[in-house]
Amino acid sequence: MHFYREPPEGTITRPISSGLIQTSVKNIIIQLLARAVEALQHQGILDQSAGDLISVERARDAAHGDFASNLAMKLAQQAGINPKALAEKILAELPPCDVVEKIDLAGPGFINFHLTKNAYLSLIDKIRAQNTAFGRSNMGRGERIMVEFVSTNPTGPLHVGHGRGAAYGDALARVLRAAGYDTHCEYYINDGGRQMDILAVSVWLRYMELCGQDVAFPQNAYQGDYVRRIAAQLQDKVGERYAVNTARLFNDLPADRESSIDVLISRCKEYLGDRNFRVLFNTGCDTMVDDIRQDLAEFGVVFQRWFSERSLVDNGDMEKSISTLEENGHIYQKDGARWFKATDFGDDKDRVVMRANGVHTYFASDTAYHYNKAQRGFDRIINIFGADHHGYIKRLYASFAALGNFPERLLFIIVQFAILYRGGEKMSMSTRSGEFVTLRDLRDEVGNDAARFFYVLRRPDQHLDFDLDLAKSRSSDNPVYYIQYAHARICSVFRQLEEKGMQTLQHATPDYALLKQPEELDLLKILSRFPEAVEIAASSFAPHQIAYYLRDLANAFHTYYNAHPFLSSEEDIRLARLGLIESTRIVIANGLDMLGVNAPEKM
RNA sequence: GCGCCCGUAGCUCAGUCGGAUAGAGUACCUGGCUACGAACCAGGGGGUCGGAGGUUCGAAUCCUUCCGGGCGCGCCA
Repeated sequence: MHFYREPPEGTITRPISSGLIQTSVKNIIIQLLARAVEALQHQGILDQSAGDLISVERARDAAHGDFASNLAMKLAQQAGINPKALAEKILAELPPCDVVEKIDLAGPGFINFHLTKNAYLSLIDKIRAQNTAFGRSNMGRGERIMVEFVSTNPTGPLHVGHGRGAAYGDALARVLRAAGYDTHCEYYINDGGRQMDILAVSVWLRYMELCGQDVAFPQNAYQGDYVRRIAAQLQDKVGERYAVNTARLFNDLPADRESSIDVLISRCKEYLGDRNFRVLFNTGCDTMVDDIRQDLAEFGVVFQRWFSERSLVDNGDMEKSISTLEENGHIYQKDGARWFKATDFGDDKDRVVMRANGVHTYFASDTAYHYNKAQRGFDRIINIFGADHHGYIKRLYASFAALGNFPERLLFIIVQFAILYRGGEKMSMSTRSGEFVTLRDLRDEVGNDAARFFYVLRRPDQHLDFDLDLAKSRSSDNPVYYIQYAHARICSVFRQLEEKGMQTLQHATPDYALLKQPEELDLLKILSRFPEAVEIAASSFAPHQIAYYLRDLANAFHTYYNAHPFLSSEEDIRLARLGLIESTRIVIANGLDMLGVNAPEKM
């Protein structure tokens, strides 16, 4: 995946590094190899850089053990000996470890680690003891990360395209939190621009219709029904005081539609005056922001802060950011406008910050917003943009750097569009035309859990085909039910256990050594991968890794369930198996929680 | 035209730092409910990883180029 990390030449990139994971067996192996490398460094066989090249991965084939390292192949050149011979030297220096059963060499120089059975068995009580904390780590070491996402301008309700950014951003934040990052989520409200004025005028015109006036509602004003509802609210609030003679209002409008609506905006402001226009504007804006906020909350997406674009003017950040650029010599005057010299910072062209009419641009607001973000001291600032905004990345890096910030603090993740299909037909998604399926409609049709899971099942930079008919009419095909079903099944087993009056796990000390079935060992191996899955998901900003992990886990559980009885087995074995499936349940619940999906006890 | 993203099984998609024989779901075929939930399980066929070069012990992964799809290139937001 590409993250649009484009710092200027000469700066050092600092990717999120894998920290120590207490719960990861993988990390223990890494430490073993590090000890061996140190020993060989003392012998003069390896040089200083060798330690940085240590890597361990899960063996894909069970015959290759549990973990494999290609270290010898990587270091063969610097050591001046062939990989196999170096692997033997490394092997000789590996300290003993109670989780490693045996280590062997294979192929061109792989070092394969086979874990003891006990390394897996001991995992069960560890998971049960850590419970909701299992899978969490201190990888992020409390690094402060701001994640800004959704941030649509509040001119209408969220549609299914926005839903993807919401589900992805929230899942990412949850995964980062689980990995030990101090994560702050923010929604930037574009409440300052022309689009918002168009919404205000749209509301005003609908309002006058309600007041009995003749209105030729423009085709390029906001068409959605929600505009009528806001107009009704306005009527409740102010009566008919804002209504004017519409014959004069529509007189002599320019032929061009966009110019025409601009004229309507200025006439609206003129007729109502600043004060009343503000009331009208705020009625539209506040209603939409409240609607979006509630919609997202119902979707399980909660922001720590809703940041108003207009507040940047009030708090002085707009002025300060531009004047800082000016003091640093990055602003010049041309054709009556003020330009930022973005080309000095890698952008394709210079950008206007202040138009000839004295109004600042959207880009100026965004620059001020990032000035504000930088002031707040986040270690990392992540912006999740829709694919249609990727053109802004270069210029934002440019102004961010021009303000004296390290560009490496800033990161952009582009979420590709969700393309909605109904009846095999691609559906339009234009807010202005009012022809779109809202996120709320989608949630009502397929449910929050299915919608969220579907959204995060793909890499963000992959296009998403969202087939509404499939999601709606055959919802059991959605893989989220496969995972939730595993969770519900386990809960059901424990309900049955109590109904039959059998001994519960609470005061038992199961003998896990009784777990000898291949399905049991397979399940344990997958459980042991969870902390790694979280680490990978966090470091590569890829919550979908959790979703795919959970599918594997659920599959291993369902296989086990079909192969062996739990409740009808002898008590010793029953207790051991119950411990195993209880730890499975915990991991499923923890994983689903990172995706913002419920783990139901019944379904 | 320029810039960014994507291209892997019929379809929808995974594939970790370049690693050993490229994997899932779905569709299709076969088998499994008097045991704890069949929203489940087991097995089978299905591939020129878009094409062509290159880098090296090793490439779906990195580089170059071409082809195809998406998006963006405003004193709009």
